[in-house]
Amino acid sequence: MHRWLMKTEPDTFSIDDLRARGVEPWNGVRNYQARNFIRAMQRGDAVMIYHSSCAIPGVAGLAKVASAPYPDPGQFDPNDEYFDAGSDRGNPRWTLVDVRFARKLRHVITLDAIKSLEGLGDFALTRRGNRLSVLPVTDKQWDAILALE
DNA sequence: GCCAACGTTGGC
DNA sequence: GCCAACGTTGGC
Repeated sequence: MHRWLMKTEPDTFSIDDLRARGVEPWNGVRNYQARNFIRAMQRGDAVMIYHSSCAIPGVAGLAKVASAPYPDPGQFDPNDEYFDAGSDRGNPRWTLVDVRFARKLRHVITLDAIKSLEGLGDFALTRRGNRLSVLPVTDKQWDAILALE
């Protein structure tokens, strides 16, 4: 069992949208490092839903991985915004998992507050120039962040 | 809207 | 295989 953080822009798809949907295929990840993390996911893994590119960036809610990893169908659809002409159907390049809403936090745990935590160890979220949209969270990091709720 | 960081592309 | 140009991410 592993723990993860997945970013989303709330203007496009927020924690409230996930709550309304229940389960959502987390499509459109087109970064190899993020994809490799997705491929390491297992059904039942815990996920922090992080709001990025918005007024108050931070962790907004919790979710669970609700499927095994499987090929992202958008990569084969020329009309899809995430279409990838270079992806081979026999060996798909891009992978996704379904994500199931668990709960919305009482308030957003801000990036600012997370940065002020000490002793988190290496954490992709607070690394300089951080751009990864899917990243692992250690138990220690998970607990320290949620203790701020 | 700006811009730093960094991944990707493509010429050589 | 190098690296400049370009595109994207994401905080501010």
